Amino acid sequence: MEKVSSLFPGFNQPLLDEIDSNATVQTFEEGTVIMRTGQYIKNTVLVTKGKIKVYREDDDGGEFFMYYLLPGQACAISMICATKSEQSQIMAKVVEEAEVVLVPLKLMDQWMMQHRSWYEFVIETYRNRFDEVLQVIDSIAFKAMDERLEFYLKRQKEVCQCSDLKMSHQDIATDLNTSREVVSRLLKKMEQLGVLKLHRSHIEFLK
Amino acid sequence: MEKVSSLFPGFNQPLLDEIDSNATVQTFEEGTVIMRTGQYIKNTVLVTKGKIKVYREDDDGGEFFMYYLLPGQACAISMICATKSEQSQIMAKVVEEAEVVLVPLKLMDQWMMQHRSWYEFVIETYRNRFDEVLQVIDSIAFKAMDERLEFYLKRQKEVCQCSDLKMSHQDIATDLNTSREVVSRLLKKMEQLGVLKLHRSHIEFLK
DNA sequence: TAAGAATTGTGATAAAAGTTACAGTGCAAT
DNA sequence: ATTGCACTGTAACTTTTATCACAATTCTTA
Repeated sequence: MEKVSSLFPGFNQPLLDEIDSNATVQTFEEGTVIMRTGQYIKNTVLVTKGKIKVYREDDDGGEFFMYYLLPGQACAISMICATKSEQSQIMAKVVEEAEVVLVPLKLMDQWMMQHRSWYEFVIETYRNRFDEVLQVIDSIAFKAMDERLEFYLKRQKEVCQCSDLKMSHQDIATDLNTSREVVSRLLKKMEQLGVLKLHRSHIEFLK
Repeated sequence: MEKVSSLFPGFNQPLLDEIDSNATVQTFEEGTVIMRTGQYIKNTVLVTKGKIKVYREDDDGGEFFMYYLLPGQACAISMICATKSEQSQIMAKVVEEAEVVLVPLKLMDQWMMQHRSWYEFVIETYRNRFDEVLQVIDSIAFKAMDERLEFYLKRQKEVCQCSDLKMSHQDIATDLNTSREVVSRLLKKMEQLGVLKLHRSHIEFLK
C-alpha cells in the first residue's frame, strides 16, 4: 500500500493501516464500466492508477460527461451514496487502465469519527467535486456550444497533461450530449483560428 | 431555540445547547441578498423560517436558479466553503421573510467530531444537495426549454405547497436564464393544454 | 490488396431559441 | 379618472443547434 500513502499524503499511519487491513484492491481495463446508474453502492472508491470518467445518464441512453476521477482522488458520489447504501446516480467508465482501492461503506462513518485525516479528505473531496459540478452547470446554463467545447477541451488537456487528445469527434459529441456534426464544425473553426490541429481520432493543441 | 429543536429533530440536546450558546439568529426581509458570489463565508447557515433561493451567477449578470433553502435545511455551500473559509460560489436571495441561525465556521469541524447528530445532518445535507444539483444538470444537459420549464414549475409547486405561483414571466425567465418571450410562449402552450391558467404575475396550476 | 468500417467534411434543411418591435391590458398612484 | 408603468401576447426575423444526406479519407482486417 505504499501507493496509497504517496497518492494520499494526508492519510496518517493509523488510517493507512486500517485501509491495509480492510480495503481491497481491484484493477479494471480500459472500457470497463465500473459503476452503473441505479446500481447499489457498497464501497467507497479511491483511485490509485488510471483515468475514470464520470457521467450522468438520461432515460434515452444520453450521456453527459461530468468529471474525471484520477489517482489520489475519490468518488464523492460513492461517499455520499455510501452513507445510506443508496443507488448510484452516475455512471463511471474506465478510460485508462485503472486500479482502485475499495473501502467497505460501513467503515466510512466510523473512520470519519476516528481519523481526522480521513474526515479532512472526505470533506475536501466533497468541496472539490461540488465546485467542479458548479462549473459544469455554468458551462451548460450560460454558454453556447462553442464555449462549452472550449471548456471541455481545456479540462481534457489539464487531465492528460499533454497537447494531444486521442478522441474522435463522435466521442466528444457524446460527452457533451450534442451531435458529431456540430463538434466537427466547431473544431474546424478552431483549427482555422490556429488553436489546434485536427488529425484522425486525435486533436493536437497548439495554444 | 425551541424552533431549532423542532425543525432539526435529529439534533440532540448537547448539540442544541452548543447552538444556543454559540450561534446568532438573524432575520432578513424579502428581497435581501444574504450571500453574494465571491463573498467570504464566515458562517454556516441554518434556516428556521422563510424561503431563500440559491443562484449561480455568470460574469455578465446572468442568474441561474439552483435550489431553495427552506426551514429545517442548511446551505451545503456555506458548509463546504466554511471548511476553508473560502469564497462563496453562489448568490442567495430571500424570497419570503427569513430567519436564519448562523454558526461560526470554526465550530463546524469541532462539532463534526463531537456531535454525531451534527455529523449526520451535514452528510445528509451534502447528499441531498448533490442529488438536487445532479437533477438540475439533467434538466439543462438533456432537456429542451419546454421540459426545463415544466421541471422548474414542478419544483416551485413543491416548495409553495399550493397551486399558485406568484411570479411574472420575466422572473421565471431570469431564473432559467432565458428570455421572457420564450417563457410566455411556452406558458401559453401549457395553458392551452389545460395544465395551468395564466393571470397577471400569477400562475394557477390546474394539474 | 481489396473490402469494409470508422472517421471526417460539408451542404441543405429543419427546429428551437433568442431578439426586436410593438400593441394591448391591468394595476397603482397621484 | 387619468397617467404611467409593469406585465403579457404575438408577429417577424435572426441565430444557433440539430438532423439528414452523402462524399471523401483513413484505418483495419480478412
